[in-house]
Amino acid sequence: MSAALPPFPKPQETTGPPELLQLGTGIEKDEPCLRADAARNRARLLEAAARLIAEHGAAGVTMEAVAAAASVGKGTVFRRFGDRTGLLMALLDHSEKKFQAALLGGPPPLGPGAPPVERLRAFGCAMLRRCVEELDLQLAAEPSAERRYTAAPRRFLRGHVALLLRQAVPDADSELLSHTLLAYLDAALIHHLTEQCGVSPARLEAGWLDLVARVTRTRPPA
Amino acid sequence: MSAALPPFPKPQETTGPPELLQLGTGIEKDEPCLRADAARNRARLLEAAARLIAEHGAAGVTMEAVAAAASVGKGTVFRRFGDRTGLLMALLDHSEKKFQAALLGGPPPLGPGAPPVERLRAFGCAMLRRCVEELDLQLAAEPSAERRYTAAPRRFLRGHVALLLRQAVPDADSELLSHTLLAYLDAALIHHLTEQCGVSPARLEAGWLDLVARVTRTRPPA
DNA sequence: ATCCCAAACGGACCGCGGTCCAGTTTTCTT
DNA sequence: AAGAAAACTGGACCGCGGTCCGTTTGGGAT
Repeated sequence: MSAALPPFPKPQETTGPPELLQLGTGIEKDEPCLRADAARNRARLLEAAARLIAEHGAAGVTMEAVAAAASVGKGTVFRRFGDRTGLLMALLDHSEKKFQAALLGGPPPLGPGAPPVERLRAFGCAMLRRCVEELDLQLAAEPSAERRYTAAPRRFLRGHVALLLRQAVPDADSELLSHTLLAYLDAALIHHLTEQCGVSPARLEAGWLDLVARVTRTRPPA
Repeated sequence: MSAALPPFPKPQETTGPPELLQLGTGIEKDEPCLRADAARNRARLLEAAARLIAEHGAAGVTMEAVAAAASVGKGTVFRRFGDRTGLLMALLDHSEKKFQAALLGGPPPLGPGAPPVERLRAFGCAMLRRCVEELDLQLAAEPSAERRYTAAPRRFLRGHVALLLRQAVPDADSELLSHTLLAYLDAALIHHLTEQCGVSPARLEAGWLDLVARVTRTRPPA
């Protein structure tokens, strides 16, 4: 019903490279050669959106407002980014890619080279920090319940955790377990705990380390 | 900004008894004495909504449609249930209360009387079954990211898990851990895993038992 | 029986996300 | 250089969630 026909010629790969960085294969699809004017408008839109967020918070970012601020038609915004979530995710894309790169090729313990459990610990702490930085944006960019688990960034992170988990606890159902671990790092949860329950970041980190220890049946560090 | 003034005289306790069953205190606020016509319309609306869901699925339940089907003004729907989520949650309320009752006073291992870890296991399996039954409704009733963790039913479930957890693993941060456990039982996740990844219910249950075992550092049953 | 007012009502109204399509611009082909 | 297909554009348009406010009504007080 909702996926009947693409509203536009292409539903458009939403946030730039959609499948990018498929776990190890360095293949990037790169921008699929947008037309000159399209590329220019895309940049304008992203810049306008960022400005609006800075000024009025993520809630004030209306598709119409972004279009107007970029001196562009409303239809253009949707053509380029698919929907509001797509636009917001595109704004997160840069930091997302940097994070992915750090996971795949950065220095240990985040990147390869450290033992898996240690990488898991580092992963969670890094996620927590990143999440706190961009909290409102991450919150606003959350897709609807049906798409939440199929969004590209999420899939990547889950794959990564599942991989580490497979190494650390080969006897477990790492696919299911990875969902559980990732849920602890959910933006909405972090938001709730820090803003509404007064839980300190330190406690969150401790909670993550403890969780990893329990799940992998190892002893907590230090 | 969004919580400035209640849109209506009362934001209205959304889904009937809001705080009901505060962990052990048998206090129920009961309906705060709705006027006769209000009560009648409330019933009509719930019935109409249920019918619409049965006919067109949860997605087809428009506030306007519900109002029309109940021969009632649109404003009335919002006055009574606050917003769309409120209406949907009200539809789940009955099953919700039954479940709460089973947890608080039902026979073991779900209710009191069994050791905490065993109750946790039973809790998860029961949740999984209940979730599968009402999947689409649960999915549609999911509140926005900001309110997801403050909704009354969620709070109750979390409190329950935290309680069991405190008994089973007194040395852990049971508040944080309870969020993690509950996340495994999230409707959107269950939906994703079963519908889109072809994960069988049996595997989900096994995953839960394993998760409980790891988190409580006990051995898996059987 | 009558009065009175808080509570409830209902539908006009608004803003936003999302769609559509007629017209314009770019780029490819020959 | 010219023509045509493909890609892109913009703004009118739609439906829905949510709000507002003038009107009606139930039910306690007298």
